[in-house]
Amino acid sequence: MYTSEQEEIALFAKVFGHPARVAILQQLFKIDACYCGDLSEEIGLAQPTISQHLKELKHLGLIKGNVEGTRVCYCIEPKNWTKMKKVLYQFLDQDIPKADCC
Amino acid sequence: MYTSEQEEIALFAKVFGHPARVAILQQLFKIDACYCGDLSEEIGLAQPTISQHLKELKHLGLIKGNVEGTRVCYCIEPKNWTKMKKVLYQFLDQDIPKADCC
DNA sequence: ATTATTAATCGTAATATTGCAATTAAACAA
DNA sequence: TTGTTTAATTGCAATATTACGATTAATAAT
Repeated sequence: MYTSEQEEIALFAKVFGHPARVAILQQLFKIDACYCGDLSEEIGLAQPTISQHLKELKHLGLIKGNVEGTRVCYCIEPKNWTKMKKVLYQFLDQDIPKADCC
Repeated sequence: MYTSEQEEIALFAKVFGHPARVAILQQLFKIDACYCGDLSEEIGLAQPTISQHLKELKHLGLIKGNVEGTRVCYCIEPKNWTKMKKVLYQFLDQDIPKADCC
């Protein structure tokens, strides 16, 4: 029904389609590494909710979590972030017709 | 709860979060202008479904539709597409820490 | 061993999304 | 006018997403 490219674009875009995940990622960029509980406090969502969003981001490979005792330190996974960017850029950067079409 | 920037990013990303809308946009880029019925046939979804997706894209200002008799010709709205790109790029292009963080 | 801390998982309610058949609306054609 | 064509709208069922309380799991501290 859809090309694998279309599916991939949609999958990546979907994960950014909720402000909580955008906020999580912005926080990880800002402070470089962060614990689940800190994100929960910073963003204002319950811990299980943050955990759930982190799981989705991790599943797509955009972040990784490192266990440090009882806590888990999350951060951006640079390689996959770059790969994701390439996929989305190819879609977003399509040539726009100069003249109005209709 | 969220910044207006986070909401805006999520709103734009969400519309790309479904392969049908990605397919519609790719088709509009490819053939420059297109009718609802043609999209329905090309993509393989019922006309009302396509119409619904077009509505969402139009609501965000990414496409526009021009009535031509009984048909409606849809195409990319270049200005808003560029504006949307700026918003998403600012988010996607955040500096990635060089060293592994955790 | 017991307790404390932190994150993951489970279960569930509320809400949102998706897809389509049926219908309506609008413009054109005869 | 009457029929034809095309897209929008409505109504609804199926599915997915989101949020969180309660619980569990894992490690650390005493």
